Formats: sequence, structure tokens, C-alpha cells
Amino acid sequence: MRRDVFQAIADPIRRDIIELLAIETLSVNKVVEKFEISRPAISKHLKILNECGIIDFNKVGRERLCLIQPKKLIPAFLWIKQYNKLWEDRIDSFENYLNKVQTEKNNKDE
Amino acid sequence: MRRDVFQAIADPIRRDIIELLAIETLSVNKVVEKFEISRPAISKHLKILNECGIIDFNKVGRERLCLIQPKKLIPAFLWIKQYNKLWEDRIDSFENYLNKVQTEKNNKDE
DNA sequence: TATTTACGTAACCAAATAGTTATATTTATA
DNA sequence: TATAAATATAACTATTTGGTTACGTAAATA
Repeated sequence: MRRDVFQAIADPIRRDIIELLAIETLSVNKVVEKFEISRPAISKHLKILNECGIIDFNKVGRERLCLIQPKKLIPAFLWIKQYNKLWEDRIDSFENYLNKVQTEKNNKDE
Repeated sequence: MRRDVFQAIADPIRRDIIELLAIETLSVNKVVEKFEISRPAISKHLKILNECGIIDFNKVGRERLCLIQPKKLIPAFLWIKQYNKLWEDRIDSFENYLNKVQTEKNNKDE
């Protein structure tokens, strides 16, 4: 069972949970209220997020407050970030080729 | 069947494929050679990457060259990036406490 | 103390994932 | 033209995922 940040953020509900907890710390039930799925389903998502360190639990009375540990997103951020030079600089040869062909065609048509 | 960038980069083999193709365009067989798994398995990974736009195929003779479209990583990058303010600014109370204790200890030692 | 609240866990299920081997197809070459 | 090379696809399998309902437990409250 892989349990890493990439797998954690692959699920759209878990991404939504992260978005909620980035705004404010919420109890489990407060998180549940924001979604259509059952409490156990949310509970499992929270467990996965917890297992890869993205959220921590803080027990207060009978509530468990879920608080985000945003630093755990950094490895995923850095992995993608290494390509930003590529997507900013790259002259995409195929697109370039298409553009060239298109331009030549247009010139011929005129 | 979800087919988005987050799901695409959730698999470690697909991340490795992206890393390879970021360096150079490779034929399918050249990609296969880099891994221990079978060609059909790689073929499926390439298909998934293609279906969410991260790679394009460029057929040359009987080879299919796989070329990366790094711009498709941008949405995932931006999603994570929105939290960098959070992980940079946030005063993590426990870490802060540790740093404080450490600093006090160092001052005493000198 | 009995009940309610706020959860977690177990057992189960359907669908998706990630792999396999076997086979088919297209293109290049002998 | 027969063969080899480069690839995809089909059929299958085991495991994982993401959900459900039913039940259990600790803490607060009536």
C-alpha cells in the first residue's frame, strides 16, 4: 500500500479536504458536513491524509480536530517545480512543426 | 475512470517516465528498456499519460516517439503552489518551541 | 446513571489499477 | 515476398481503492 503525498492528492475528495483545512481547522464531523459521502468514508480519507503526514489530529474532548501540515506538500511541489523551466522555455518541436506547416499553407493560399 | 494530471503523477513509474522524457524524447521500446516491467505494462502507462495530455506520440516509421508536454503539469503545480504561502508563513508552534529552546541552550553554552 | 454525541472499525462490495501472457498489426528489411 | 521489428490490444488476474451499512467506544450531558 503506497502512502505518499502524490497518492494522497490524487483523490479529488482528499484535495477538497486539504482545501478546507487550509482555511481552518475542523472537527471530523465538520469535514463530513461538507461532503455527500458517509462519515466512515471521510474517516478513511482523513486516515490516509494523516498517514502521509498532511494532517494531524488534535483530540479535544470527544472531538478530533484536523489540522493541516502544509509542509508535507513540499516534496510534491518540488517534483513538479523541476519542470517549470521546461514548460516556460521549451520550444515544442511538434507544435513548432505544425505552426510552420500552417504558416506555409496560409502563405500559399493567399 | 478519472484521468487527470493528479492521477497520472500518482504512480511512481509514470513519474519516472516523465523524468526520462523530460531529458529526451524516446521511442516506446527505449522507455521499456529502462524498466523491469513488460512492454504492455509500459504501453498502458504511456496511454494514461497521453490521455491526460502529458505526452504526445509522434510516429516515425514503425516507432512511436514519446514527447513530453510539460505544460500539462501546470494545473497540478498551481494547486500545490497555492499552499506555499501557508507552509512558508505558518508559525508551527512545536517547531517554534524547539527552535527557541535550542537557541536558549546555545546562548547558555557560549 | 442513562442517553446522546462524536467519532473509529469491521465486514463487505463494486470498480479501478497494475500487472501478466498471447496475439494482432504495421512498417522496414533481407 | 517472407521475415523481423516495433508496437498495440485482448483476455485474464490479483490487489487496491473508495464506498457502503452495522456496530463499538469514549466523552459529554440530561
